[in-house]
Amino acid sequence: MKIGNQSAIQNRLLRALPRAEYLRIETKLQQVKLAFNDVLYEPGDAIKHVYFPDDSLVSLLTLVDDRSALEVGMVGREGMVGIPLALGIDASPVRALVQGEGTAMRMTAAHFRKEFRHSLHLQNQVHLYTGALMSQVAQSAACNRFHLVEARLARWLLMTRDRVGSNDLHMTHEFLGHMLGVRRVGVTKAAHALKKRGLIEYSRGNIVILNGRALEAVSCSCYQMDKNRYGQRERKK
Amino acid sequence: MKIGNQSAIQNRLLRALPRAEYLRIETKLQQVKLAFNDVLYEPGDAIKHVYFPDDSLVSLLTLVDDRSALEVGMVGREGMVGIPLALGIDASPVRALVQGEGTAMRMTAAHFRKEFRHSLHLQNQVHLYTGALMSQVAQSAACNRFHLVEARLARWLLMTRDRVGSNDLHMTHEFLGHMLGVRRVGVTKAAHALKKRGLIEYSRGNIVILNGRALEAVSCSCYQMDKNRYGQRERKK
DNA sequence: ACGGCTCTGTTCGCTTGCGCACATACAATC
DNA sequence: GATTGTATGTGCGCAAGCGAACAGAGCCGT
Repeated sequence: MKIGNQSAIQNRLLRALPRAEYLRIETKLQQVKLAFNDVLYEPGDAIKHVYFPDDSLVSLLTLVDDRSALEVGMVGREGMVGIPLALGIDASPVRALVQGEGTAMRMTAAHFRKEFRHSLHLQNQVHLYTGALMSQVAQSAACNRFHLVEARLARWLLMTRDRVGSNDLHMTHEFLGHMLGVRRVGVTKAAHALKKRGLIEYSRGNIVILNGRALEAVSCSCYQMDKNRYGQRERKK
Repeated sequence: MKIGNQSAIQNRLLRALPRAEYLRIETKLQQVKLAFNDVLYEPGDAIKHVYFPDDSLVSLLTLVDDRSALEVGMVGREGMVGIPLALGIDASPVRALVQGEGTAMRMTAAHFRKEFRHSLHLQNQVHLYTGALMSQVAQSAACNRFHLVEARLARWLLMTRDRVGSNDLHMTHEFLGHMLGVRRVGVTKAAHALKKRGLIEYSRGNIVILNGRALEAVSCSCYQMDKNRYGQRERKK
């Protein structure tokens, strides 16, 4: 299953490691394919593996009252899934759901704990990312409270595009409803409005961003915050 | 200003340290009084000090569109203010606002970085708390999205009571509005309903919880989650 | 005792989003 | 090409919360 060509490390967290560190860690990594709708952890589950997405995309969802869900974080190639392990916590507080099909590098919890202890560089990278993720979660809390569905939808599409690196996204309105914490109908209405203005196009589970620039104008300021957040991390590496 | 009697360490994070570790760290700590409405950091500010609350209470707020605010986390004696520093990040992503007057132990950023590097126990405690805080932020994101003002108000009063250890709270409806991300009028209506049922009493900036049990019944499940979360940390120490 | 200030109570019209229900498309399969 | 399943469009009545405005009520200083 490994395709390992080290000169093409896609995950930025891994790519930021010094070569020697990476080579040692690399022996514990396994490339896996993540399929749409896979659940990596449920809330309360022990974390068995950590994941460093390549071109895949994972959503972190808080579940509430056993029916509603809300995305509180989004992890792509800029991050890692399984942060609690790095904090000495064994169970995930959220559901981790594969939202964009693709590959990721995976490591067992035991290996991760060991490597993490031994590599200061890995610690630094993971800690920086943890901070960025917290900031993202806090931002999205406020966004979900104050902004209208249409703006949030626009933000979400843009953030997803930035992470998967493509204007073609694959998900239904129903799915988007779970991410944004609204009914499917609410998504349909908002998407329809965006479509009418020529910003996006969609049909039966495929969404295409036609005019990203204009979509940014519709989206709330939270999208800019997200760009800056990961822009900062880039520079820091 | 120091009143230091080490056998009465109030902050649980500090109290969980081995005696020897604590004694070394203690020399860098300074007891300060935090006054209601003090702002410890604004978003983007460099973090100059970290704070370990004793009986004070600090709210973490995300600001949005320069007008609205939303509380995303609450730090009392169970935690620390200034977590980003422990992750290698110098700036706070949120506003830290003193919400309950009292004392806290404070350390400069430089001292904290040094002590943190040298003390595995401190690292462990701070990391565990970081995980708990993330979980709290994620939970409150969902809560703010799905639950009604009345339930959220009840939750908020209970969480505050648990942290300050008193049924007498001091804040106006206006202030609560900023915490919950709603208008003052919304708070007044919800508070009025709770008062009518005999669960709380209030007047001009003073709120008294009369019947905590009944208030729990009104509050959403998120309050139970919070109790469990910090219950777990207690056991882990 | 008075005036001013802050806090709380109440109202009005409006928008967003909800829950429910059903109508229409498109896709895949046999 | 008829059937089935899934994805999207639309309508209805309703509730929560918004922005704005104003009225009363408690507290303070002079």
